[in-house]
Amino acid sequence: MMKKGELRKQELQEKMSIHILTNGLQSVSLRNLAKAVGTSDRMLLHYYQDKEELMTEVLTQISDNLITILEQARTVAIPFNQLVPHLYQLIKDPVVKPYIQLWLELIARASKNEEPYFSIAKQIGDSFINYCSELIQADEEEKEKLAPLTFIIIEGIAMLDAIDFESNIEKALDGLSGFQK
Amino acid sequence: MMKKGELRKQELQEKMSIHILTNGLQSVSLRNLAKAVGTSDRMLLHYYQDKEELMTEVLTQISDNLITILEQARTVAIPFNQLVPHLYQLIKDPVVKPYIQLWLELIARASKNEEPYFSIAKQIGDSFINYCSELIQADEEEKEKLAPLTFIIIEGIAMLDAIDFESNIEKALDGLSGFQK
DNA sequence: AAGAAAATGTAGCACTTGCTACATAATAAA
DNA sequence: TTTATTATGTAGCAAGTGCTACATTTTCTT
Repeated sequence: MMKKGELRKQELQEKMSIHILTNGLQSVSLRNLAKAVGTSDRMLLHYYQDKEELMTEVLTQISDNLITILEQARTVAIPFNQLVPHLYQLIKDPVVKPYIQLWLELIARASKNEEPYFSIAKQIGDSFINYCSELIQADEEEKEKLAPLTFIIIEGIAMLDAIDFESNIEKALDGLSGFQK
Repeated sequence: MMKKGELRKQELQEKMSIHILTNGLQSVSLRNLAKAVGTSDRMLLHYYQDKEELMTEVLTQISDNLITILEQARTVAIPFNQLVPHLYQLIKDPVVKPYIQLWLELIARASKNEEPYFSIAKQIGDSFINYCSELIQADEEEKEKLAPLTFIIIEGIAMLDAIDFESNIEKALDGLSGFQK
């Protein structure tokens, strides 16, 4: 059973997840977070050893939440051709979009091997490739190739979306549908 | 002809470009930049009205430099199938890679509509799609679709590369080559 | 050479950052 | 009920941030 302090920590962490999901990583400071969730920086450092530990736990929780959301939005396996547009719809969903935006920030930091972001990003990447793999209708050997390809395309789309290149995304999807196995 | 001050500014800007390309956006502060290029924050604010103006000019220059590099590395037009691996090689080039890393940081900020990053990112995006278009061997109608698709895939690859997912990149490229028009 | 304009130095302000020291109040264990 | 543990408050530090005020030197123009 959970001690009272543990429970409070959980509650704060939940709220911090929401705040980070809404406001991104850049504006994250102990004081900011504390104010947003109704406590003090002092207390945050009571629950977590330091900022890095805090971010690790919160980001891990956020990533768990995303996985849950994705699992709930799951369909039956569909061929690659249809999967990409389907996932594109998914990442445009207002519930999912904040996660994608955060993902972009995570990648930017991960690309400089900054911890804990690098490790967490790798973990999320693995999860997403698995997720793609489960959704692709193909034999194992093809899945092995198409899952990473799907991941890449969705990532790329997310980036174009970040700079309001929707029309280009549409064109690309159009171009993609012209391909066949 | 250029005044002496203009010349000095140009010189500093050149050095700042290199510094930002090497160290990224996150550690950019006036004092940091100044120290790196051998001047004072005071002087930077003499040459530029404020930090935003400075960043706009420096990032624009960096983007111009990238375009120059890309133009120099240009080949004859090749079909989409070959273009993607070719561009993958290109972004792995040690000369180009820092630009890609910076690009990821730019996107992260652009995705929150943060200026001047958003505008500059859009501009670079346009340039790159044009660049792809010039390199694709296809008729105009197809180029219109394949250039954005190429852009998306290269972006996606850049992201996977940021989290050391090379093996997945290889698999994806393998998967891509199985497709035909 | 005299005056105007540009370049540079030195200090500082008001703010934010992660984190700590030192305290007291509330709760749990004995 | 005493005692040990946990929770929370208040203050502050040392470092960093963009930017400004005020001064002086250097350079260019006439």
